[in-house]
Amino acid sequence: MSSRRSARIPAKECELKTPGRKRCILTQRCILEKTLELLEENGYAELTIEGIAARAGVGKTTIYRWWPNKAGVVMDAFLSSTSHKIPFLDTGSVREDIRLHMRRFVKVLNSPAGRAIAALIAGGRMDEVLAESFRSGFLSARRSEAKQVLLRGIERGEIRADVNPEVALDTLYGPVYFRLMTGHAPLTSGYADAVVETVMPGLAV
Amino acid sequence: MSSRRSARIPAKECELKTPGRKRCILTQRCILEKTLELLEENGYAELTIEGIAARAGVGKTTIYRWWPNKAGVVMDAFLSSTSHKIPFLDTGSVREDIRLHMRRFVKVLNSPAGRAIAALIAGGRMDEVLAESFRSGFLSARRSEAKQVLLRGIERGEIRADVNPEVALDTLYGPVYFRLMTGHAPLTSGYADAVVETVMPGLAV
Amino acid sequence: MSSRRSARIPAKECELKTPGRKRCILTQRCILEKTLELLEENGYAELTIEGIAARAGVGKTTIYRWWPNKAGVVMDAFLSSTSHKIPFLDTGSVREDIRLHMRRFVKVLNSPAGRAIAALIAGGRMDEVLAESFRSGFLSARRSEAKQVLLRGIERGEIRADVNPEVALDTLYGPVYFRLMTGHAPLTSGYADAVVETVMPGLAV
Amino acid sequence: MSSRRSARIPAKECELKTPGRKRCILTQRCILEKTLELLEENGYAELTIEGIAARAGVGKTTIYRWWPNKAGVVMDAFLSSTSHKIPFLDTGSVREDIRLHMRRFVKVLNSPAGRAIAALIAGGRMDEVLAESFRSGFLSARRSEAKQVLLRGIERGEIRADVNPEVALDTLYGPVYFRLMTGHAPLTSGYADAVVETVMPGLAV
DNA sequence: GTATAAACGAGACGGTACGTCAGGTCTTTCT
DNA sequence: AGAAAGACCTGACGTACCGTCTCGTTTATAC
Repeated sequence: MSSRRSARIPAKECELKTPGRKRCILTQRCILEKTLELLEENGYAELTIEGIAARAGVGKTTIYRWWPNKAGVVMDAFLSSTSHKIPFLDTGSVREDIRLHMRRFVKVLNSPAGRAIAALIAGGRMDEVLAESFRSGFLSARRSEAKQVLLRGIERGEIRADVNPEVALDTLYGPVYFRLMTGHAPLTSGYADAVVETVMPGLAV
Repeated sequence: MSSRRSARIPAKECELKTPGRKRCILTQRCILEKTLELLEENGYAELTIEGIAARAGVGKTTIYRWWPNKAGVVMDAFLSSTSHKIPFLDTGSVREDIRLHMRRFVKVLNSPAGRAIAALIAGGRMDEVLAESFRSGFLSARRSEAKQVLLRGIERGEIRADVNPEVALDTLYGPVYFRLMTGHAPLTSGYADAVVETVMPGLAV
Repeated sequence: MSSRRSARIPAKECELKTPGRKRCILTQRCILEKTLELLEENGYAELTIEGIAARAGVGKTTIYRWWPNKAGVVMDAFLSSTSHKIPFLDTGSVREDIRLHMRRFVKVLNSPAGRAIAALIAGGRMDEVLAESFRSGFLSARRSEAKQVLLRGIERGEIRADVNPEVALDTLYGPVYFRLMTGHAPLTSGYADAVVETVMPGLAV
Repeated sequence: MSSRRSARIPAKECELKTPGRKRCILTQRCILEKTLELLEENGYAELTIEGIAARAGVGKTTIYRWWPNKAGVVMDAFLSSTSHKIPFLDTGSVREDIRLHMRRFVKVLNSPAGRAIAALIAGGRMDEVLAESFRSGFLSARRSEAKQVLLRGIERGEIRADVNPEVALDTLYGPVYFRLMTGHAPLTSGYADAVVETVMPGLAV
């Protein structure tokens, strides 16, 4: 997703210095930063390439040179930020590990980053490329990490061995995303606890 | 959501009939039908008011007279269709009632109507009015119905009395909406079963 | 110009009174008045039928029932006003008669009525029907009156007999209309005098 | 009138060349040409920006980038054409110079260009900017040229020294514009002669 | 009186053009 | 060669009026 012209040989790998102005790494970073700002301020729909270019003090062309469309920039911008990266702890209790992670996740979702995540999921409904980027760049990494935690629980005998981890993860995190997307009820730490308390007993041995 | 001029006193409440040509009900219906068609054909992003007007053989003004924006029309179009209305049965077993309902719901979500629902949820992220319409016009009705089913289960002694129905519903339907919105894994009847089998044991006495 | 339905038999000529509500003369008058107001306020281009209807508290249909288009209403409105009707005096000197008339005409042109006249002439460039109405309803009456004055001058021996009255009138009033329409220089009483002093010697015996 | 962004420093005055794609002169020319074509075909009222854009194969935005409204484009289109530029000759007789010029002017006014001129004068009644453009871009140049001719006549002793050239010009050309604008009588070469014959004797020594 | 018919207000309706915004491409100039 | 500035075509936006068309109400004859 990072570049539409991925075929090009990156400057670092190619010792033969090519003529011409070098790709300005600061410019890239600036674009991504401003994109994230604007995304959190106004959401995906209000976001425009022209707006990003203006805010970053950059020509539209420069953006189009490196990303295919709005979704591309936004995805890169989101992935380049770190606010949403929440490591799992190993407290000894899987239930506790997941509860703590979900509490922190809920906290992130209530921050501007949450708006960005919702915007990306929503944007995925009108742009399959964006959807795929979100899944491969964000979701799958988090899910495989969480899956490890569940498998650890199975090994330790906390979780029943016949539990399907994919489904189990959905029943834990799905409700959180559901409230994020529809806003039909508040998304609080207490809610994270409640979901864990409702679901985990059914997974335990 | 039915009219941007909600300030007007509806005819039923106000015996003083307003003068002027009456709103042509056929036109309205036609607009909503064509909207649904186009929505299912090309998705929410591709949908344009001009497109709807052209397809329905109607002036753009007529659409803007009654709905504030694209989201409004789409919402009304969706609510006026019946394909997504799935009644709960009473088989005697709450678990079975919900499983059957979820299977049918999954089937609907895989039809064009599912695309519309996803579009509406996504649209709600950029338009709070739309979000609220979706919640009050679609979600809350379905949730209160489902809540009745759960409460019935508690009465019958199938479900633990200390279960929070709101949270329980989220753990059942949240995963389904999660897959609908992110598409990270297929949404099948088997998945509906799996979710029920994962969650229900934790709710049972 | 008064009615689009000129085929109808006017009430006066037809003793058989038709049933039905009679044309409300107050409504008509009100429409014409408000039209004139709006014309003087914003000019012909800004004038809209909807605007007239709103200002007069009248349905659009009522206007379209009696006039074919904007030009029709405006023309009738203008002709029904009297501010622009300036009689010629008979002072004994044709030169003086015309000078006095032109001074008063200039004064009218500097009033809101002048704006209306300019608007009508301008409007005639986009609507030949309006142009023709203006000529037959306004111009020709004034010109034939002025022609009488010139002919009187010829009889009395003040004006050369070989003067073409049409051309002579153009050289007297044309300059005034010219300044009205282009505004390239102010339109004052002194200017009226100057034109008369410039042209009349060439017409005198 | 040439550009709505008159604040910009024109390239000629500013040696620092600005970056960015240069204004495509062919596009401009094409727009103006097609505008003139359409103006002459259907008149000012029928002329639409969309029509011009379509005919010129140009985006509407490109037109709005450089001109504030219809009147602006038309004015530029008119001024960029040369059909209406009629030089004065020096035959030795001022009367003859003016008569010949007026005859040619009348001929132009009977061509499509005349329709454009009338449209511009009419348009000036609803747009003071257009009116001013017309005066400064078209009228004043012609009038100062004509004034020179009259002054030459005074020097030579053909014209009385006490004649006010401004008023004299109005009495000569005003009648022509009058007929152009109202169409109350045909505008022929003979008419040009008649006006000259009526007015000039009063100006001669 | 009671039917009949037209005038009238209100306003819905299918349209056309408006002037604006953003998208994505292309060109020019500077670094 | 990379980057900025910005001109360009495209297409949809939401608005203003157009001129036509129902509606129900009101007002005047005519039976």
